[in-house]
Amino acid sequence: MPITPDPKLNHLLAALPDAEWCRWQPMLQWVKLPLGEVMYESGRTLGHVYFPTTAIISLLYVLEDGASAEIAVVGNEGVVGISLFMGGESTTSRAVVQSAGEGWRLPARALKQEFEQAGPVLHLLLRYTQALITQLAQTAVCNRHHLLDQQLCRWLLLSLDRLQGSELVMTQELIANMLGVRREGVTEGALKLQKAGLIHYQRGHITVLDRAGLEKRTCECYAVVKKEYDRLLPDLPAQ
Amino acid sequence: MPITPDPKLNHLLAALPDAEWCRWQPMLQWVKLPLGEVMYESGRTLGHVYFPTTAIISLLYVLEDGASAEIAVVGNEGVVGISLFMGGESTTSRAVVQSAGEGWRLPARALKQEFEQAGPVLHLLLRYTQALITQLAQTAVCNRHHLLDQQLCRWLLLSLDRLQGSELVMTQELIANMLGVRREGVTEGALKLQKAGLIHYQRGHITVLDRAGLEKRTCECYAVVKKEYDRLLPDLPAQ
DNA sequence: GGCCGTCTGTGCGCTACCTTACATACAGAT
DNA sequence: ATCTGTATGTAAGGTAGCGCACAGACGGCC
Repeated sequence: MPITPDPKLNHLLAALPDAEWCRWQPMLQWVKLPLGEVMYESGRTLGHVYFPTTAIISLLYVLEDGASAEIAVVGNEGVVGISLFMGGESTTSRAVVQSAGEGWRLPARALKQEFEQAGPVLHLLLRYTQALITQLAQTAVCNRHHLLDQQLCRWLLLSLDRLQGSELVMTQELIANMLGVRREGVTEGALKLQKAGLIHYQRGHITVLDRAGLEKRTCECYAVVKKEYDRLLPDLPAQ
Repeated sequence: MPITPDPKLNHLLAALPDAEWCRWQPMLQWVKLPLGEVMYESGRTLGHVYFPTTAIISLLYVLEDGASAEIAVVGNEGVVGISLFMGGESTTSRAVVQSAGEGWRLPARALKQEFEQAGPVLHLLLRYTQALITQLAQTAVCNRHHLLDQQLCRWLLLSLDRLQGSELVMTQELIANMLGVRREGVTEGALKLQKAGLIHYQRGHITVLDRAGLEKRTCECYAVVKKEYDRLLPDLPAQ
């Protein structure tokens, strides 16, 4: 039988003051998040907010013609479903599990009650939301100005930061969907990185061999976002 | 002597309940916002939040190499300086006046006090912030997938919605900076629109002749953002 | 009326990425 | 051991947008 893991693997849950933690703990529900699961669909109202621990969730926008682009990524540093406390109840984007894992969820009503009290939870979640905004903004800029190769490095690093080990279970096709580019483009980029000895991959398994090398190759966008997360959420356990 | 204009031209100020309005009114300060003025710089802490009435403000990200891209635009529907109530105090982007005009500002401290009370102001501002997030996300997607021509239409429409008349004072060079493209690209796009009879322009003055025509030409991104603003901020006066 | 700075138009070669098409290779199943 | 579906590699031709260079054109100023 599986051992129910520690909610505090999620940095936001870990950062809760004792009082809030005690109130939340009985309401938190452990959930498995399998690869590809759609956690919420564009325009749909959410029943829960999700605090990933080992899973990574991709916030995707899907265009009318079926093309897509990732607008942000959420892992154990954050929470999925900000529209619940921001007040909109739904968003125009979709949340998909990009890397299988687990997380904890809290009923929407409980979160809203907590939010009304304007206590530390409110400030924590709003600071997280600002970090997420930074990621969104940087994605927009990066999409405009940077080369696919660089964006691929950025994407790998963002995923790596939210993972335990250094292996991603992820096909090039899926990465292409996230980045909003062709699969062949990812193949070419990945080939270059492999030839440079930075990664190794094989049928849907990517292993990062040289993290510093990736950081050298990526555009400034990765560091900007990382720094802003660290600045806005300093009370959280280091990655 | 100039007549001090009505703060309620800003939709957020107009949507304040009476109690809050009375509290704020004596603290609101009228400001002119001339074209090109940098309202805040990346990483700098803000002293005020700004509620534009007739001005339009562009949120720009400037890359290390000097290239730039607009991540969102704020007019009389919104507020500049969300990082003050989100808790980050600063952002990685820059705010520049894209269309000269006026607005009202409120000291940061006053806003934060208001926010602590977890009243209607908090919910109003958070819903606005979610709308802004939608704009950011759509900008990212649009940058990835859509043609310059379509993006130009989107940009013109977003500006038009935040203007009184139908004339923009704006050179093609400036538009290019916002969109993060070459000036020549904007020239070509604008030529096409002029030949199609949708706009007329002359040395930094662009007049929109056929709004519906622009809406037909633009990508889906414009409508998505517009609809989301309307949904999230329905209590505000129609544009 | 002429000057000059700014704004707009145009052309050319270049590159990144796209579309399409197909070839290869690996992993698990029968 | 072969089969089959999926993942990855490769190639040809097309295009949007870029960098660069320069020409015209408008408008305010002396």
